[in-house]
Amino acid sequence: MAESSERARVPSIRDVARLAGVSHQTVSRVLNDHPSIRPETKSRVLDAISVLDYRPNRAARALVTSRTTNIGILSATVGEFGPTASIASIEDAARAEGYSVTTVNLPETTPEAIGEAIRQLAREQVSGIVALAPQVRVFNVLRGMAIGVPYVSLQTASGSDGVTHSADQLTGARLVTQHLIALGHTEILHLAGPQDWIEAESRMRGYLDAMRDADLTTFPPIRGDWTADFGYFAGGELARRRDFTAVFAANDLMAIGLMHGFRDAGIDVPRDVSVVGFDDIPVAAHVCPTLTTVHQDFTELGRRAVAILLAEIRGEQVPVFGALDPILRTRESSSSR
Amino acid sequence: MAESSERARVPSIRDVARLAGVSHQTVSRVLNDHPSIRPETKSRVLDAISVLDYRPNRAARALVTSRTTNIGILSATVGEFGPTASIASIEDAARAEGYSVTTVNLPETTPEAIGEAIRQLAREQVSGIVALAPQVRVFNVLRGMAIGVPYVSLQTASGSDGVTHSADQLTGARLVTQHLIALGHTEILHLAGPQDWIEAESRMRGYLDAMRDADLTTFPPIRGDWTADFGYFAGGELARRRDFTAVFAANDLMAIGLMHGFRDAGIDVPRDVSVVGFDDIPVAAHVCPTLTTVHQDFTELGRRAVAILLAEIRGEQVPVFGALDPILRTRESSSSR
DNA sequence: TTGTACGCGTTATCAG
DNA sequence: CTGATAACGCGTACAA
Repeated sequence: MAESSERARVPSIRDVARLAGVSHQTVSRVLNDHPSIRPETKSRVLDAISVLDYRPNRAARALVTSRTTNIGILSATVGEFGPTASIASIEDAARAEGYSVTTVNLPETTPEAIGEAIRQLAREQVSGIVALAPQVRVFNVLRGMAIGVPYVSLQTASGSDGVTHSADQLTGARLVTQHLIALGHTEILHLAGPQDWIEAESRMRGYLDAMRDADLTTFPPIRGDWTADFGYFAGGELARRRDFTAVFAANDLMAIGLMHGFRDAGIDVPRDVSVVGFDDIPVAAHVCPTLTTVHQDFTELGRRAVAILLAEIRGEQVPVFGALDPILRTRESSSSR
Repeated sequence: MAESSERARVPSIRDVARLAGVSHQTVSRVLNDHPSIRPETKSRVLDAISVLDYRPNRAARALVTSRTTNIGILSATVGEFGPTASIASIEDAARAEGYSVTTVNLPETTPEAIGEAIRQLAREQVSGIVALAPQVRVFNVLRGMAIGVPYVSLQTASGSDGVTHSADQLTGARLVTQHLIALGHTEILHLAGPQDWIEAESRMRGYLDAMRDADLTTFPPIRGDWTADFGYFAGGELARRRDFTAVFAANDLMAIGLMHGFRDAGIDVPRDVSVVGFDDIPVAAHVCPTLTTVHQDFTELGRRAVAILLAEIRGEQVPVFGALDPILRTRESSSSR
């Protein structure tokens, strides 16, 4: 019944050494490609390795070096589309480089919780951390904590201290706002994200900048919480005041909820009001009306984060990426005045 | 500049021993609550531990026990709503129990890729695996591989071999199909998921069962790929044949795409055709028309998976959970004939 | 270029 | 109940 569940003994470095007729030390050198090793010895060792299907024991290695080939992901997002996509691509990219990924979710963004999460990753002896820390608070705690290992912060304002990377939220927000302006709208509302979120700030600033550049007066942004439910609620509220002809919602989920709220209030999108979103989630192209939004390449973002982090870990030249270009996807939910 | 980046030496078990005036071995016993230890010795050790803020070194522990407090997640899903939600809750539940979580994505579901992923987790010496392996193939490979550590397979047909757990897809599918029947529909189509997916099969069988029970003739299901884009495509195709009055799409994304396709083809939902989905993704309540669907508690599913897995790991009594009740959410996209 | 000795921090085994 | 002592698998320092 359990004939196949017994684990065969895993070959160790000494088994390889014995088979190759060298000392375990020589094998170790081959493993870490030490410069001084005779090619012919090396190939003998490599043969032995592949014959035995030998894999270095990571625990032993971690014990002696007090460092692992793990990277940690610190995620303060509940399961939003963007971060989720990035996490998957981080995992893929890391694995391709021989690193595994340990994820820690942040249940709440108190300094204590953040500290605890970082301590946990430290105990795991991760050799680097990718933080998906969209909230200002988290980012600050992170920066202040002096973790002891390199880290990259994703989805935060770019340029803050050289270890962050993100798509260019500000440009994206300008783009989509300018799109509305070009359509002839002058009274444009912004349904923003939560106060504490860095991206929410960037998108709001993009909106404000675009409006100012066009000499349009701005309305005080409405603070949302990223959810479609809030968008719906806001739609109902906004239906009472009709002093606008377009709304830029800080993400697609809110935009979709908003359109629903408008619909229930008898406001037709885009005839009465144009709506645009941000993120280009998979349903954006299929809701009714289809949603004009800003596309971001979250996958590429994750890949870059890993590239940056691994360079730091290995002490190599850290690659410098330009901001990721956001792309405007024009669809039915916005139309000219 | 780097005054805080130097890492203080971490206290080891011997430091604790010295401070407590015992041997490091005794400390180890306290740590693993060995039965035979004098209470007064124990408390002295515990004091020392808290004074030094000592934490056991996981690498050292893993080295000697060849086992870790990590659990692995094997994910063969691209980023769908359900699995993603489950993964997050698995992570939370595991962390609450002192376990960390390492995730491996499966880029493709070939036996080789699956084997490679499992080998990687084995190298990490995870003490258990939660597989989100919705594809039949993956599940079979998994079962055949004799991993050597306990594993739980999520989102698969329940009851197959005692190590799987899932919401009751079949019941959910019956529920929603019966809902359509109760509304007076008799010509009901099913837009199914990919052939290889276990959940797709369950949902399809639920549909077939409900139809049979009502003595209605079924149509051959259409095979989709879970995406909204496919749903849209299918909508366009189906618009040509009008031999049905309702469609049960195997997930919300396809349902939403389908409604879009119908819309573009001039078919009104729900006046001309009723559409229902499955999953209750966050936008389901806000698309137009709002989508009747089946709600599943993915979070609870994740929690249960961890409970089962940890019980197996610890050799405790494995809890037996009843199937998770799916809940019908009736909304505007379905209406009576 | 290669080998030997030692230590990393912990648990297991066997005395006492 | 407690303490030596020996592993665990690997990397580093030093010797050859």
